[in-house]
Amino acid sequence: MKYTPFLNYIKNFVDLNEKEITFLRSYTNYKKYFKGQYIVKQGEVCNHTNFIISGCTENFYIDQKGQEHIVTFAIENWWSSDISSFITQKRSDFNVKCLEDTEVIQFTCQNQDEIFKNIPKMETLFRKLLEKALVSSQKRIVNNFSLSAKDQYIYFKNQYPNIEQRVPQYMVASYLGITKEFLSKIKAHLVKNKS
Amino acid sequence: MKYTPFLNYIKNFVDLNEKEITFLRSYTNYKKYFKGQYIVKQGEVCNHTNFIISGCTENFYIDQKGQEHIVTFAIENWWSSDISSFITQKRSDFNVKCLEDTEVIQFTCQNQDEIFKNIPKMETLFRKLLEKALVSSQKRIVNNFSLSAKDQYIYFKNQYPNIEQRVPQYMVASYLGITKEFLSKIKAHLVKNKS
DNA sequence: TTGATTTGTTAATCTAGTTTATTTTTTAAA
DNA sequence: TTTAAAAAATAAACTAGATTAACAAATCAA
Repeated sequence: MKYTPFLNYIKNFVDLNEKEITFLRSYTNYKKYFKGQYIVKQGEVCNHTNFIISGCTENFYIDQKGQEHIVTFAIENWWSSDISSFITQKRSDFNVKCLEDTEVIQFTCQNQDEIFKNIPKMETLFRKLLEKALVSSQKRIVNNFSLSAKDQYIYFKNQYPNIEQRVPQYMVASYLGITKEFLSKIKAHLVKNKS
Repeated sequence: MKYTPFLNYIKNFVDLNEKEITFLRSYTNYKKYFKGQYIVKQGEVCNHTNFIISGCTENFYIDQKGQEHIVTFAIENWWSSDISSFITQKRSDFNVKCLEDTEVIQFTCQNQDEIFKNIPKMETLFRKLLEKALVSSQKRIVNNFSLSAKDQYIYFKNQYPNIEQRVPQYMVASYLGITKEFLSKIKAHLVKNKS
């Protein structure tokens, strides 16, 4: 069943009874997007949080100079949305775009509140997710401070070993905040020096 | 009373009745630190989240090259801790140090869980705080991508107008991830060109 | 009120990463 | 299987910001 990976994921954090599962299913929906489709568009309001069942998304924005910057990738068992737009219900500064065909479970803003009200364990789950997300966001700031572009690339490869094979190299460069030319230079250097 | 600023702050988000307030007070404590004192030390476990009633703290770490980097400042009505160490109860990668005499309300790990269990509204409050913290952390990553050091400095001044007067300039440079010499150059440039 | 420590400035030199331009390789459609 | 488009590599010239070093203010303890 389409919900299985999602329910398995939840089981890692909290135990839900049959009634709660039924409630959760009736207050969320399954949706399939195709490669290249946008889940959220810069300038529109992001009205759902998405749990990814399968596929891969990028969260990026275009700055004043017209340059694209990838803020995050997300794959199976991760969450993907523009949280800023979602919580404020204002226009999004980001795009969420599918890099592969992608299946998601969607929480809308209103339904999420209902879910939290009826299943407090779900709010605990979300609080814990947010804690983790904040930690990894701060870790990224720290790496930005202390690591050279080369070391940030190595860190990225170790932490997200699955992603590099699934997305083009210029997107990895964009995620790292460097040019594709420079990443190419770094990789050539790493190959030459075998580390 | 010492708790007043904290209770006023809470009132902005949720309404607590007398019983809940009493509970909250008995499960937290007030503490005063002096200028220069550490609330958390790199290498130790961070076992409380701190709500700042008065004063100012810096959250910084020392990297492999021995360089100090300030990750965040916090002042009255902000929260301050090493969230990563707090949630995992592992050794902290950061120091939290008082830049002024600082009064805080402290939540320990165990008590926080008790509070959430007994006053679910408090968990909602924390979830919302975490959402906001995540948004501003992501915003910082985005600024890092798109803004020059000069524009990041201008952004910092606009967003935290109170902090610049309270901390030395080299700490602002550290927060921005640039050298104090370069910040000095930026400021000289801004004065010369009147923006 | 002095001297010592902390903070801030200026300027020359240096480097990690960018820009621009050209070429090569890979991918995917027909 | 060919071909056009997308992605990756290479290289030279360039720039934002770092490093080093010397000096100038400001702060503060005694």
